[in-house]
Amino acid sequence: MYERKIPELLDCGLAVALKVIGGKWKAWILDCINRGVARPSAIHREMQEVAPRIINMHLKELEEYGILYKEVYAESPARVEYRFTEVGKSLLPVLATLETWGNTHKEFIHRNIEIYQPGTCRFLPQ
Amino acid sequence: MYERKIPELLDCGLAVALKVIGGKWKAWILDCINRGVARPSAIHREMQEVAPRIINMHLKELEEYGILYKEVYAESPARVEYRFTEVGKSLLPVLATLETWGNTHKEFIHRNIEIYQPGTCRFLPQ
DNA sequence: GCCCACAGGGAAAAATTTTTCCCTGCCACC
DNA sequence: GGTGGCAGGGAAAAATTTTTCCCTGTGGGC
Repeated sequence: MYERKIPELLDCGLAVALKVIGGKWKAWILDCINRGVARPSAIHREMQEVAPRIINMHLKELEEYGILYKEVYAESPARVEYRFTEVGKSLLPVLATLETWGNTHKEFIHRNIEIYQPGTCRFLPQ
Repeated sequence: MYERKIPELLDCGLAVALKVIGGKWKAWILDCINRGVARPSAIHREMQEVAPRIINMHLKELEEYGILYKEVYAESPARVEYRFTEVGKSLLPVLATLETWGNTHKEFIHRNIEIYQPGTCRFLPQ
């Protein structure tokens, strides 16, 4: 386990929210589970681009925060499904808000990045 | 300048939104500007914990995305103020949503992190 | 026995972000 | 001339996150 050297500032609600959803692949994982893709192997199949190890780490982190919980069926070999806790469910509309904002403005942002010249004032149409 | 080796996936609105707000101190910076703390030196004074260099980098990044723009007064020495663009303003309610969610659930999340035992099913009251 | 799918994690490397240190230049004040 | 506030950035170090590689164990099918 990695041990932080600089303590985190987590008083602020925004900082907490960003810690929870901020991992590189967490949003995609949450979207999978929201669509019913709940088993680790199924998530791995959907997210070919991402190594299973990483997905497992994110799942564990989300479980640790209480966003997801693990349903472990007493079969052999054990079958596992991840589900949202109530707090996890409350996160979904927040993610939808972010997604909507991003989709609305992504062309604007991409265009700005392309044409950016430090110091130049640019007023692109939104 | 750092040059990425792995290309970013920025089709998804959520990914774009997280790229824009995801830096370590960006939310705080945006909050400063929202409260009228607009000059670099004023932001530096408010954010004692953070090295000026970092704040400058975040400011530049937000300017590059078109979230902020720079008003440079033709004085000498030049006076600079950062302001929100229209797109930047549209981000504020989104940040407020995140902040509210985080404040509502941060105790829950902190408690979960403390008591977390892998594999243990826990159903804390929200 | 061998190979497959399944769930999972340790250790180290690589990539990325954050931080520190120190530099530029402008002007004002004493 | 020295000191201070202002705006800003290069280079390297440190911290953190992501990734790769390889390992554990279970059971099923052939």
